[in-house]
Amino acid sequence: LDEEEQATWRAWLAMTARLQAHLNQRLQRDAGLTLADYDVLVPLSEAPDSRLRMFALADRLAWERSRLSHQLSRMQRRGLVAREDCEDDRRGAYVVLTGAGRTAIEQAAPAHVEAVRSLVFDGLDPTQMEALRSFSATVLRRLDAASQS
Amino acid sequence: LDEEEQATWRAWLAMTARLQAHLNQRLQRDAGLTLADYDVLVPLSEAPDSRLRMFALADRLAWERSRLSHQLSRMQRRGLVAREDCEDDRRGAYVVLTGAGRTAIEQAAPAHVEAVRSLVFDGLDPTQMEALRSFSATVLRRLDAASQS
DNA sequence: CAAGATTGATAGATCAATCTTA
DNA sequence: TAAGATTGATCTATCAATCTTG
Repeated sequence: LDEEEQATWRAWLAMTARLQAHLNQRLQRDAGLTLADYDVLVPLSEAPDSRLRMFALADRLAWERSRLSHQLSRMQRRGLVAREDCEDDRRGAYVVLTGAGRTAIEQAAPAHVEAVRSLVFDGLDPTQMEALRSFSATVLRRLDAASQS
Repeated sequence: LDEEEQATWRAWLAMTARLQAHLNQRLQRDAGLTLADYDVLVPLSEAPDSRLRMFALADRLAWERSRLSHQLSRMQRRGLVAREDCEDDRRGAYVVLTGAGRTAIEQAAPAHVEAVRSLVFDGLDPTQMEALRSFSATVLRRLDAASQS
């Protein structure tokens, strides 16, 4: 890495770490949710019947199964989600958003989205946004390629 | 967030999570180091006399003191760093890179840097790199502003 | 009291091993 | 045997409380 690449890389690392920490603290303070909670709640709130199969949720989050299972156990204890047996495939399980879970995500979302907008997207022109998106897509493609080999 | 912003944001989140996981696993497999170990070792290896004050290292990493303290305890157990009392300020402490620590970072760095280059920087044209850098800088500035208020 | 640093408790992430059903 | 999911062990991160010196 040349000097410019190194500076870019370090700035990017510092930014991502601080941005995640900031959003996480805000969310926790305002709504009692962590970013991980939020990540789980969003797909559930958008899913038909507020429920998803474990593997579908894990795939969508790109999480390992065991991570999701532990996370759901904690969220279940707090009443945000519930587990239900799957009738079609008796190995399987559904995760279901509870009423409390829906309330939590609906109350947390506006402030969180506003924070993301003001920190990240405000004043980002179309060119920069396209650069950001294509950059993310490119790196994701390369990660997929690297995982296969 | 409109649809395009949401897609950009989700792609970015997925990319950062997977990139960090990938780099971490690679580093761990190839060199027995975590990304956190690496982050700590780099500034130490660049510091005069291979030593830094705790607070200086914490500031540079943008880590909380307690996180750094715990991390160093683990690295100290593995022989990668040592602690030394500070004579000027008797509250203070130095962290010093050991010989084993220097060996570890020097052996780990080339493959890690190459992974970053091939996943992130390869095929990034000057315009995109400048966009990435200015984007990181802007968000960092806003985070600073948000922390103050 | 403030600054530098550490500690202990708790929550979260990762890995390997396990259990059940297809 | 493989797929869906859970568990337990271990490592890491975060928060509040503490200790010591300026």
